[in-house]
Amino acid sequence: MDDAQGTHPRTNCFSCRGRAQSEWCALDHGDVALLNDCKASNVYQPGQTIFTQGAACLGVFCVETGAVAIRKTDVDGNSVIVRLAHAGATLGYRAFFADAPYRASADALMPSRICFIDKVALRKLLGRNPTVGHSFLRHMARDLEEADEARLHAAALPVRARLAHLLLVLKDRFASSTHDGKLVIELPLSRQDMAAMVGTRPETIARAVRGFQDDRIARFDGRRVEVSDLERLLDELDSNEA
Amino acid sequence: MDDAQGTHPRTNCFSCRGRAQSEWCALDHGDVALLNDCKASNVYQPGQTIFTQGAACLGVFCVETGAVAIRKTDVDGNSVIVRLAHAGATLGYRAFFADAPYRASADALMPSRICFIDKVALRKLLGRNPTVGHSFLRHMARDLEEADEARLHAAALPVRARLAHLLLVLKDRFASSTHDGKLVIELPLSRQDMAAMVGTRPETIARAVRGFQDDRIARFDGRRVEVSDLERLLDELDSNEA
DNA sequence: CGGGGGTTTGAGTCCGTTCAAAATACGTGG
DNA sequence: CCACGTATTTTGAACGGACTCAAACCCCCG
Repeated sequence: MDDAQGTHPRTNCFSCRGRAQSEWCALDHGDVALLNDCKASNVYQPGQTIFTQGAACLGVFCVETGAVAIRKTDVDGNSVIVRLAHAGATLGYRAFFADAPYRASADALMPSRICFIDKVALRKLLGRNPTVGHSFLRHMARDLEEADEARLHAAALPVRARLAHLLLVLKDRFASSTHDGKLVIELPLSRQDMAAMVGTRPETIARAVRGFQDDRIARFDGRRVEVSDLERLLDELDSNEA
Repeated sequence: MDDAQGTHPRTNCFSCRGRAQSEWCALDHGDVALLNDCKASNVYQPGQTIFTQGAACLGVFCVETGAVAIRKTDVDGNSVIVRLAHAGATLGYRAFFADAPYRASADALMPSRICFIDKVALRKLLGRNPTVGHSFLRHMARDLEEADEARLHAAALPVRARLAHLLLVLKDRFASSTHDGKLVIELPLSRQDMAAMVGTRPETIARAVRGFQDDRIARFDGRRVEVSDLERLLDELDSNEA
């Protein structure tokens, strides 16, 4: 009885595939053992929340498999997905380093196995191995760059271009090319979530999707997208220059 | 002959007032000496650029006095100010930690004395004193939070509310209350730069400013702003809820 | 079969943009 | 100190993209 939902004692940091690309890649044997002992693993179903905006941060989370959305919500209900986290990513570290409550919520987009790492254990690791801190600095630098980039995009590009950009990002992780050479993306997001990613309303996403179909750039069937012409999709990003 | 523009050998990290609030606050005497030896000080006039988007990062910068805008620019000329840096702030650290070229430019908003700290020296400091790394983690966590917050704002709030928010932020650093109790802000930004901060066009800023004047919330005279009713300005932030 | 959420579509409106011109501020040289 | 040229800011009018509100549709699930 270790499946479904509750704590899952059998997961093992040594064999965790995501670790290689994560901040934990430079740990020695003893460090991994420490990590392995203090973590708690959990499986989250789509929609389940991992942590909530406003709550105190008790540690960080580690995505072993699956995908997670980090959302920021307004007093009047407006919300935006500020980033996605995939296998290997560490979650909730911003609040940890700021030593402040979470300023965003995280929920699973698909069934996801996620480990929790306690504050004190993490602090111990940071003390033992300086590379861990460096990895976080690098990781955070990337996230910050992406956030800034998103701001520029939101201000400069129309929804259609932003959606194209989103598809191109999702392609890298969720694309599977078919037999006849066509690119197929299995979206991990609902239309609502796509809207939240792009910073707009679901209705507008629907229209933009329609636009892409009418222009024969891609075919949408639920969460399945067939990109017929990748070039044209790339063109959308800067077609309004010149 | 040490004024105006060129390298300025006389500045001293020991006496630098900004240091207390910066990442360098926990350095011991030896560390500060190291910092002091390897840095190069410089005075930048308004409009002068400190570093340029796309260029390689050779180290970080330290604002001793003045204020700096960090801008991100598009291939087709759109640009946004992603953050401001004041006395005590460290500049260009994102590129340093990502070990990548600058993804934004920095230019002075007012006459500013800014020190440059070499890559190798910084690396040495990070090695010697782990608190430095922690400080950067904290600083970056704050910047990331602000970037995310800005994204939500841009998506959810109209220009008028975003401008109100900008004024409230600038107030904290550039306000001087007058004899008769009125709040006065001396803006460090041109209208164009305000537009770039809020993510809109100068024309729209002009209209929003007009709006505030018509509603008797504040009086604008060039870069001088008199806020007659701070309450009403605060209300602008969430007046469209309920 | 009958909800109920999510998605799509439509019509109307509003906010912000665009383009163009007038007004103002600013630095420079006469 | 004033005159002038240039850049910034302001204003106006028209346009357009995205939002709102509302209804229809769809799909999944009980």
